[in-house]
Amino acid sequence: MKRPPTMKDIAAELELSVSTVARSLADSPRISRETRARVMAAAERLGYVVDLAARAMRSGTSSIIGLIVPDIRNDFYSTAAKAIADCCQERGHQLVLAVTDDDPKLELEHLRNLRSARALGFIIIPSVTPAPETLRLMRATPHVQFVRHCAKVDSDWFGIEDDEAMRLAARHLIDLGHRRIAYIGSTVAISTGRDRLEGFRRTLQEAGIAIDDRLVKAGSCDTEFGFAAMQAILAEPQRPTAVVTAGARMSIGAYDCARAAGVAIPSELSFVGFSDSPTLRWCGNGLTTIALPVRELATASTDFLFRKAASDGQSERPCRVMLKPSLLQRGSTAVPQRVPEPA
Amino acid sequence: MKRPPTMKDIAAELELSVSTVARSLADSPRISRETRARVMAAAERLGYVVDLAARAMRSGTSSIIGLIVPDIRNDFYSTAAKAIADCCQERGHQLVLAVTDDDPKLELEHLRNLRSARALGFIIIPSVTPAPETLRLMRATPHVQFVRHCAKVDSDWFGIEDDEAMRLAARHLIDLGHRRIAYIGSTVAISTGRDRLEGFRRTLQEAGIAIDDRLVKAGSCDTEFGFAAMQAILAEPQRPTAVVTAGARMSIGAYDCARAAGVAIPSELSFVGFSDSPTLRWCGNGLTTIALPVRELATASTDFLFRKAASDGQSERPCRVMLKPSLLQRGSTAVPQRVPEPA
DNA sequence: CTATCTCGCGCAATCGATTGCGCAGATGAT
DNA sequence: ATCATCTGCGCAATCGATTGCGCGAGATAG
Repeated sequence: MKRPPTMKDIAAELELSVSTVARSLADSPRISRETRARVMAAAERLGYVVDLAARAMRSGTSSIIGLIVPDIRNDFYSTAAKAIADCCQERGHQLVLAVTDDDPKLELEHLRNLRSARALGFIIIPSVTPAPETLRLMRATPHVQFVRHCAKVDSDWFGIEDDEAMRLAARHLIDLGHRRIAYIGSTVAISTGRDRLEGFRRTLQEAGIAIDDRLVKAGSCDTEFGFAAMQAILAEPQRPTAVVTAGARMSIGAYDCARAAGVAIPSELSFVGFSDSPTLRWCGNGLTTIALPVRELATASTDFLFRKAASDGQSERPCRVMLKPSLLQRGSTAVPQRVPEPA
Repeated sequence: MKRPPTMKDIAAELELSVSTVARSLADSPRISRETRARVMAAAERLGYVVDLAARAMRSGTSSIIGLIVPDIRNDFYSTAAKAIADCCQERGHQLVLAVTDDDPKLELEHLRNLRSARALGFIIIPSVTPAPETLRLMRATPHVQFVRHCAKVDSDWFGIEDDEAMRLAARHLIDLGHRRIAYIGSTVAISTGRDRLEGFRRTLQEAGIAIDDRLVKAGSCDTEFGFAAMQAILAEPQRPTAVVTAGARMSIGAYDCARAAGVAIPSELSFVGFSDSPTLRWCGNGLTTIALPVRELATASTDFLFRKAASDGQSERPCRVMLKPSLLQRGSTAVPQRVPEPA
């Protein structure tokens, strides 16, 4: 447990001043080749590594990047985390993982922590109802809103074209001949929930299909809600021939429920899942799903954050990048077997 | 982007010395109630938070805990990460996520980074072949080996009873009547791979079943290998009636392959998966799988690491905690349809 | 032969929190 | 009345890296 060596140790070893050591390591031009070489060699030999705390103190900011996610077990977020971690690693930054469970209190605490650590910036999937102080802290630090968007903070936002996602799903089902389509999504309190539902609604309207509000379920975005929503939908006297889901977790729950209820997919019910993960290829004959460009989005937002932090956070108008989702057609959707009711 | 306020700002505001502010915030007894209250109020009002960099510098160590994992997208590790993140949050530590992709170079780089950050300690799932310097750095910092165990570093190890895991799987299949059982696992270069295979072998031996080495596949622990291994197994002239897998990723690949090949599960082939995740309940009639006490293990190891770091890393003999896996019986295993060959 | 540069390096201050030591004033004990 | 305590607070040093300034020596120009 002895402390790592410092510049002072190198300086003592070579009978140089600490300044010279510092400048050598920083590759300053005002140092002779020979001295630099000797310093480098000694640093290597002693196993010197800079003390990031000291550097952070001097510079006023650390090299820490925060990642504030509601749930790291969610495949969507862990995929994003991987991409973000890669970016950080490439540029020698530390990635601090903060999991909120969508709890505003935890979110705030993590934000305070990152501020305490003088983080360079952070990438946040904002919780549904951020605390007032959370908003204040967000405004005080360079950051990027990821996927979800909290309109109360007018900052940069990297998201998915959520309406387009549901448009794809709905269009696919309509093209197959479905007319009675249910929707299971997350609460409209979240921007993504709102936009997805909107995309669904509009696509049906454009196709001249009336929307039965009893088939539209929007609630919390966990597996349990998905299960319950599907249960309610299956209990409808006039069942839909297809369901679209607008969230990865609830998609799992809904599918689970349908299977447990013995509903045949896709013959009795076409099912469009949300987000993609290796395991989703398995479900039945594979799950038709809306795939999101997670990696690309994560990489883009991290790059952006670095640029922003480097430029001292001076971006004029907030940047807004929306990537397009795509439809992965697999075995859980098909032409409806029951003849759709006449309008 | 203005800097957060410091103790100096509070001191100036109240016309006190910085020392008094520091002691007030640290709840030192040598400060009057009134002064303390005033300081607290001012700190709150100004939005003061300690500068962790400065504190780290003073104390010689930061409050950072490193988590070095091969793959954060793996459900096993992300579940562990969640539990570890919770522990860190509770105690006000920062969790730095380092993803190695099982690459010794990245592993070393992350270890250097953590050293640079003067991390309090770290939890590591060691890569297959750690670099020599990696071993040196491990010995120099308090840490816990998680799940996998690198014998070259004689440190504390929190793992799974890997042999027991495969014993459960094999026993289950044997009890169902299977006699020709294939094994798809990770390389024996990793401790867990070795132990799992050993557990499998011994259980079959104890049941008096001869092991056909052509049905034993041990390789890299990714999805692709699982797929390839299953392919090879299905190509055997005398197919097995059951397969056990000894790794989450390869389990997915293997299952995927079997399904793609049109093998009926469990009628043609009983399949025991590895590790558990919400999505695994879906596969066909659900996947019989070996569940690991990830959360418990992660929590225990994090707690241990904190205690160890607090006691200055002075633990006499390395601690070794092994938790027991369990069998989750679902729909992918059944009594074999083909009559087993006579021995 | 001197004034001016440049090169290579050292001095010292700085970032913010923490802590041993010391210094007043108040209280208590003798 | 006098000294020992105790209370409440300030001074100053420290942790390690970084950087503006300056200094001496050698090189170049005038």
